Amino acid sequence: MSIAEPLQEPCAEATQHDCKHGRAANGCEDCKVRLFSVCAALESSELEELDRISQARKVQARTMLFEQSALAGSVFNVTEGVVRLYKSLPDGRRQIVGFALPGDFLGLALQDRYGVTAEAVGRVSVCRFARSAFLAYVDGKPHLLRRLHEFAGHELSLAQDQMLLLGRRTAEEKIAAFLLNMQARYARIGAVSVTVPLPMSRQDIADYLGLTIETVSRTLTRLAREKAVLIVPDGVRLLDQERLKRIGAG
Amino acid sequence: MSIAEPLQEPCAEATQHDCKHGRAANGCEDCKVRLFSVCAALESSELEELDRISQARKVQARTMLFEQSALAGSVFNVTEGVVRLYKSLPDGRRQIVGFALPGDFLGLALQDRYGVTAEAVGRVSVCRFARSAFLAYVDGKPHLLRRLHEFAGHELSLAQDQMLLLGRRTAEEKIAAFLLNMQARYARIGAVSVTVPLPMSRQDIADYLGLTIETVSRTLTRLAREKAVLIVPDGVRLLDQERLKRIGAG
DNA sequence: CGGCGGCATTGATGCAAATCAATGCCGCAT
DNA sequence: ATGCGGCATTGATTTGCATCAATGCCGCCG
Repeated sequence: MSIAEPLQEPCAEATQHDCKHGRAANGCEDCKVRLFSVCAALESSELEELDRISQARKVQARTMLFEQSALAGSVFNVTEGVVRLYKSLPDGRRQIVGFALPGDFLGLALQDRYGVTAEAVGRVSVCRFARSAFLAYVDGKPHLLRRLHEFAGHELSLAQDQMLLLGRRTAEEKIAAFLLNMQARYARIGAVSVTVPLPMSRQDIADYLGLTIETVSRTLTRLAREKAVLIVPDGVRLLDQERLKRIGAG
Repeated sequence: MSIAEPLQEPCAEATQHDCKHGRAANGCEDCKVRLFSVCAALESSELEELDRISQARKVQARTMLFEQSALAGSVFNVTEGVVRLYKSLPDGRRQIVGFALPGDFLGLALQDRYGVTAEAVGRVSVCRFARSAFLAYVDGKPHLLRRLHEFAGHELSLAQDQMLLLGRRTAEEKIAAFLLNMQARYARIGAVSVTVPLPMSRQDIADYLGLTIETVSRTLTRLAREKAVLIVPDGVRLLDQERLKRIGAG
C-alpha cells in the first residue's frame, strides 16, 4: 500500500458541469472529486462536504493504490488517468477485472478487504477518502446509500457480462467488444471519438480478456488488415463500427 | 415470466434458528423466508414483517423465474432447491453466472432489469416479494440497507473470483475449485459433508465454468480414476480434499 | 417387457489459441 | 551515435480443449 502522504491539491484541469441541475457532469471546477452518474444524487452543499473530506493525490505509472488482501481503509475517486484492477494467482497468472477511468470509484463495495489490487496504468490523479469519513458522510444520506447500492448492482451486472465474455466468446469477439466498450466509456466521460485511447499495454488487454499478448496483437493486426480498425499510437481508430458491433454484439 | 399465482403456503420443513440472538440461522420455523447471513441484521419483528409481504411458491424443474431482459418487478428468496442464473448470446451460447442455493436472494441488485435469467434446476421453492413492497420495507431501515450493500459487495467479489477462474484457469482447476466451492456453500447452509450434491446437469456445470460437457465429464472421470473424487448419483464425494485444494486453490 | 428420449461417458479428430522463438521498434541513458 | 531494455509484432509449432461421433445407461411410458 502506498496511499501515504495526502497532497491536498485540486485536480489539474476543470471541466464543464451542472451538478445541481441534475444532469451527469464531469465534476466541479472548484472541487477535487470527479463525479459522473453519482452526481445527480448530490446537492451542491453535499458535494462540497464530500470534497472537504477528500485528499487529492497524483501518482506515477505502476503505483499500487491498494493490494487485494489489504484492509479496505480508503475509498478512491479517479480524476485523471486509468487504474487497472486485478486478481492474481500464486503462480503469477493475472486477471484484470476492470479498468477504472476518470469518475470511477474504487473501494466502494465497502467490504473489509479490497479483494483486488489497484495499480495506476500511467500517471493518475485520485481523490482519497478515509473509509470512516466516507461512511460517516454517506450514513445520514439514504438517497445516496440507495444510489451507491444501485451502483453496486450495476457493477455486478458488468461483471456478469464480463463472465459471459470470458467464458463463451472467441478472441475476435473479445477484442471487438472491448474496443466498443472502451469507446462507450470514454464517450460517457466526454471523450466522444472514433479513436479510442488504449493507455494500457497489450499485456493488460490480454489479462483483461483472458488471452495472451500475442493473440491480442494478432487479432488487432487482422482487424486492421481487414480495415475494421486503424492502429494508432496509444489507441485504435474504429473504422468499421458496424462490423465491430456485428462481431462484438452481446 | 411465470411468477404468477401466489400460493401463500409456508416452507416445507423447518430448521433450527436464532435470528434474534444475532447468529446466522437457517430461517424461522414459522416464517416462509429463509435467511442466512442477512438474518443477523433483522429483529424478529422485522422478520415477521418481511414474512408478511412475501408469497411462497413452489415450481417444478426448468421453470423460469425471470428472464434477463424483464423488468425487475420481484425479489426472490430461494428456500428449497437450486436456481441457475445465466446470460445468453443470440446464437445460443450460454454462461451461467451463478447457482442460487437455499437462503440466497435473487433480484437484490435492484436494477430496473434483472440482467440475468433465473431458472429452476430441479423442484424449487421460493418466496417472492413485490419489488415495491420490498423497497418500502427496506427503505426505513438503514442498517438493512447497509447490510444489503455489503451483500452486493460480496457478490461482486465472488463475480471477480469467477472472472479469474474463467479467464486464467485450466479445466482441471475449474472443476476442482467448483467442487470445493459447492462443498463450502452447502456447508454454510448446514449440509456439511464430503459428498457434494450436484443437482445441476453436466451441461450446467460446463456453462458455469466455460467448458464443454465432454471436458467436464472427462475431467471428473480423470479425477475419479486418480482417486481424488468418487462420482455418485447426483453428486461427488471428495476423497482427497488436499489434492483438490492444491489444484483449485485461488 | 421393449423401445424411446435425455443425459453422460468415451474415443477419434480438429482447431483456436497458447507457447516458443525471433525480429523489429523506440525511448533513453551512457 | 550506440547499445540496452521494454514492449509489440510476426512466424513456427504445440496443445488443451472443442467438436464430431458412437455407445452406454437409465427412467419412463405404452
